[in-house]
Amino acid sequence: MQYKILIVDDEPMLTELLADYLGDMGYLPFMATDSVQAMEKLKESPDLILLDINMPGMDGLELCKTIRDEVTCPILFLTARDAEQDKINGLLIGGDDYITKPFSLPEVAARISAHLRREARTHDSSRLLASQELLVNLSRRTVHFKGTEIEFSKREFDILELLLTHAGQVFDRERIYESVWGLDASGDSGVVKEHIRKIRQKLQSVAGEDYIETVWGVGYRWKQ
Amino acid sequence: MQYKILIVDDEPMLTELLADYLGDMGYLPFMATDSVQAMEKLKESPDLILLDINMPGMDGLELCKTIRDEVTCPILFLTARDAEQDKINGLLIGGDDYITKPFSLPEVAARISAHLRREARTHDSSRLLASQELLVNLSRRTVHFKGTEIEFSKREFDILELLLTHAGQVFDRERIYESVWGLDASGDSGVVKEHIRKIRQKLQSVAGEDYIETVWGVGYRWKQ
DNA sequence: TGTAAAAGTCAAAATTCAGTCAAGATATTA
DNA sequence: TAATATCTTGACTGAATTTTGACTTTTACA
Repeated sequence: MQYKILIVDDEPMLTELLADYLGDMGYLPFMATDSVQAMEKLKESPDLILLDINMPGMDGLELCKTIRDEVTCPILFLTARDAEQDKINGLLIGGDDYITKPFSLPEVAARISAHLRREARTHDSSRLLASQELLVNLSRRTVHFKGTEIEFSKREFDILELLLTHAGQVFDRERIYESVWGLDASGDSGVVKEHIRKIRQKLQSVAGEDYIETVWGVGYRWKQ
Repeated sequence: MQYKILIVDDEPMLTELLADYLGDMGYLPFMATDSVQAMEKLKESPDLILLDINMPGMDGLELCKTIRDEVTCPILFLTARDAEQDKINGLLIGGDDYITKPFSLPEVAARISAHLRREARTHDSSRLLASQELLVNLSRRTVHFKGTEIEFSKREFDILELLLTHAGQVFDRERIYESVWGLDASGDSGVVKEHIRKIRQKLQSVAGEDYIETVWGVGYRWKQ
């Protein structure tokens, strides 16, 4: 099996170098140049994340905090030798680790392989979705926005999953009903309407946005 | 084979120094800054543990007592010269040893290599899991919380193992039944419900926490 | 601008589900 | 074999969720 490694760093030179090297080592590297892009790339479910701490915008530590509860794979920080030491120590949880710059490529490779070996036991292909700053873990049935969890009931989560996994596509209420309940939707029952309301309410209160668009006369769709 | 060495100390400077040195010597050092983190890191099944006695929170001696039954590798204590002498003498078991601060790096290396040479270790400790302060040995089928054992029956342990080895993932009762019993779950499996109750009861009474989360309408998951 | 259809809101009722318990069945040990 | 531990079952309860229907608001279009 080939391990997927997400490299998050704003220096293209360094990223390129790492990617090339890891590619040669038999890994499947892919990259993001900032935190927002990184969140998007989580969809590809990396087996390990190489994360630079110093980045413009949301930095590596913040990103880590944001995704920590949703992502089970190890996160390896890249950091300048002296700086940030305290912050990092406070943050290191579970399988996390850090590498100080400048580093040698074999060193990085060694650390990566060590973490992956250990992770092999507990690793589950946790199906992870990201939509802007929202992270949804389909295996754990959890939703996080910037590190805080939003709880959904069974039906609510099922509907959310349906819409999110087909982001942009419009579903009418019958379709949603049939899909989630597994029954024929005999006439309008209004149940779906109510659940959509609850979902929006919860999203709105935590994220300040509801991500669900009403297509008048037709149905609902997840904003892309 | 490269030996893995767990360094447990709350002084980053010292830890770094040791780690660098041991790394150069061909070991694979990894670190924890407190006892709780150290317990987590046991998952990596170190071949030797370097353990500072003076640490905030749970100190080195307590940690040792807690993990002694689950860990077979030697533990090397780091301690100030005069202090704690009596306590240590009372504690030294099996292959354990201690080094007084300040120490020279070659001295530490010498002790480590001596202990490792002596240890023709059996590698069955690799099936060791830690979740917060709970230690679970899958080979021995034992569960310890802060040194005290919690006994589980066969079915109970099987369920616990399933949930724990897939921490965070949600399992519905049918899934659990099929996985543990190896049979098709025909209809309601209230058995699982009852076993979950027993597991929780035992965990709760010893650890004061049950580690198992109910996902309403769906199933159960191990708290991460 | 008025109106009918569609969508949104709300709270109460209905239902489903998880937790509990006790007792019977089965397996294990002395 | 008896004694003991473990597993299984089914009934019961209270809690959480789901559903309903009456009501309000918004929208599209005449």
